[in-house]
Amino acid sequence: MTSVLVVDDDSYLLRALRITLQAHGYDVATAADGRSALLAAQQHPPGLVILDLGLPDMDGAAVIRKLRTWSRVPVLVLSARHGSQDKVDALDAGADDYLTKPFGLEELLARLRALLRRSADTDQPAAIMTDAFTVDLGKHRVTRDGQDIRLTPTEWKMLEVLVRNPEKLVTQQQLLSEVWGPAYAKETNYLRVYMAQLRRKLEPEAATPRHLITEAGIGYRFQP
Amino acid sequence: MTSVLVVDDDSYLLRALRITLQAHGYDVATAADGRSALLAAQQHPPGLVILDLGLPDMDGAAVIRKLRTWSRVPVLVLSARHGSQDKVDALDAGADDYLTKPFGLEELLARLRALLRRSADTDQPAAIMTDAFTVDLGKHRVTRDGQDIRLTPTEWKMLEVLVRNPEKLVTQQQLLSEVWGPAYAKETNYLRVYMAQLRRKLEPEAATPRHLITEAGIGYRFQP
DNA sequence: GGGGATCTTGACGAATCCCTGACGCAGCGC
DNA sequence: GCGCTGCGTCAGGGATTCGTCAAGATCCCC
Repeated sequence: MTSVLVVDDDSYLLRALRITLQAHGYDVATAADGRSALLAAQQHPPGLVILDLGLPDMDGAAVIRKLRTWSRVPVLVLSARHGSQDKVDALDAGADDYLTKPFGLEELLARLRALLRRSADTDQPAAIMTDAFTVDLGKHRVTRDGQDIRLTPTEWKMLEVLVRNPEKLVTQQQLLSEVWGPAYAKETNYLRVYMAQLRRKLEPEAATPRHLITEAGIGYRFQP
Repeated sequence: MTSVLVVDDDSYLLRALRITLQAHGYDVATAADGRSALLAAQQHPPGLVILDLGLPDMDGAAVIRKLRTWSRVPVLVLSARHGSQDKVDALDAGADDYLTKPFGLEELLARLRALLRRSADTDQPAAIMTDAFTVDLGKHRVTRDGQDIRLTPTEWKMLEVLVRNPEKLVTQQQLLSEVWGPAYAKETNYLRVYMAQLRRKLEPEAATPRHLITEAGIGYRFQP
C-alpha cells in the first residue's frame, strides 16, 4: 500500500483528501504546516507528498527545497495561486507537478497515479534478508554469501509464497494450492521433498533449520 | 543537449514552440500527426515528447499507449480541452503531465524541467557495458572489441528487453509478448533459437554464457 | 523478378526437473 | 512396549525443457 503525506493547513480540505485517498487504497498521513511536514516525512518516508503552498509557517518552495536535500519523493503541489511565477518557483524548487485550486478529484488522482508510475521505475522492491541468505523478489534471485543460488521453478514458487508471508504460518493447503494448484491439496509429500531441497540449498545446517521452519501438522513458516 | 519531439497539427504553434525551445537550449524535432510522431520517436528517440491531443489521424491517448509499448520517454500533453475525463484518459494512458491551452510559456518550460529532472534519475546510462560487449540503447547499436555487431531486428528487440531489465529475471511470457506479441506466449521455441544466435554473436564462449543466462523453466536474465 | 537476409518450424540428443515410492526416525496415545 | 501418524531423506524413472541444427517459408531491397 502506497503511503501519501498530505500537507495542508485547511483542515476541511485535509479531511476530504484523507477520505478520498483512503477510499482509493492509499495509506494517508497528514501535516498542517511545513515544519511538521518535514518531520513526518523524515520519520515515516512516504511514497508521495501532496503539498499546499499556502502554509502558515514556511514558504512552500522552501519546504520543497528542504525536503529535496535528502529525499527524492515525488511532490505534487496544490495552490490557490494561478500566477505563472508561483508555478515556476515551486517546480524549480523540486516539485514534480502543480495543481491549482479548485481542482477535480479525478484529475488529482490521475496525476497521482502518473507520478507513482514514474517513481515505481526507480524504487527497488526491497530484498528480504536473513543472516544466511537474501531473497530478491523483484529480480527473482536468491543469494548466499554473495553467490547466486540456483533454484528450480517449483523451489522458487514455494520459497516465494513463504517469503511473501514473513513470520506468518502458511498452511500446507495454502502452499500446495499456490504452487501446484488447488487440486493437489492432499499431496503433502511434495512439500517434504521440496522443503528439504530448499533447506539444503539455503540453510547453513539443513538438519536444524532456522529460517524455514516446520509447524508439525499445520504448515511452514519463514523466519527472517 | 536534450532533444524534444513536439507533436502538433497547428503549424503556427509548432513554430512558436520550436523557436522558444531552441532558444532555451533544446534540440527540437517536430511532427504534425500521430503516425509520423511515432515514427520519429522510433528513429530518433527524444528525451521528451510534447504532444497535442487534437491530432488529425489518431486519438491522443492511443498515440501515448502505442508509444508506451516500447518507450518510457516523458510525455507532456497539451490540449484545448479542460474536461477532467480527457486529462484522466491521457494520464492513465501513460502521459506524465497535462497542460491546457492557453498556457504560459514559462510554466511549460518549468514543467519540462521538472519532467527532465525526474527522468534523469531513471535514465539508464546511454550504454550498458559488460566485459564482453557494449549495448547502446539510444544509438541502437552493439559493439564488441570496438567492432559493430550486426543484429537482426528480432535479435535486437530481445536483447533490448533483457538489457532494460539488468539482473532481473525476464519470464518467457514477458519476452515473447514484448518481442512477438501476446499471441505468441506459447512459442518458447523462438526464444531458444534467438537466444542461441545472440550468444553466438555476443558471448565469448557461447557454450558457457556469462551475461545472457537462462533460468530453466522460467526465463532469461541479463547480467552486466 | 531475383537473391539475400531473416523469420518460422520441426526434430534430435542432452541436461534438467518433477514425481513417486520406500525407508528410518521421532513424537504421541494407549 | 507397540502401533500410528507425520516428517525428513534418498534414489530412480519418466516427463519437460534446453541447446542445436537445418530445412523451408517469407520478407525486402535492388
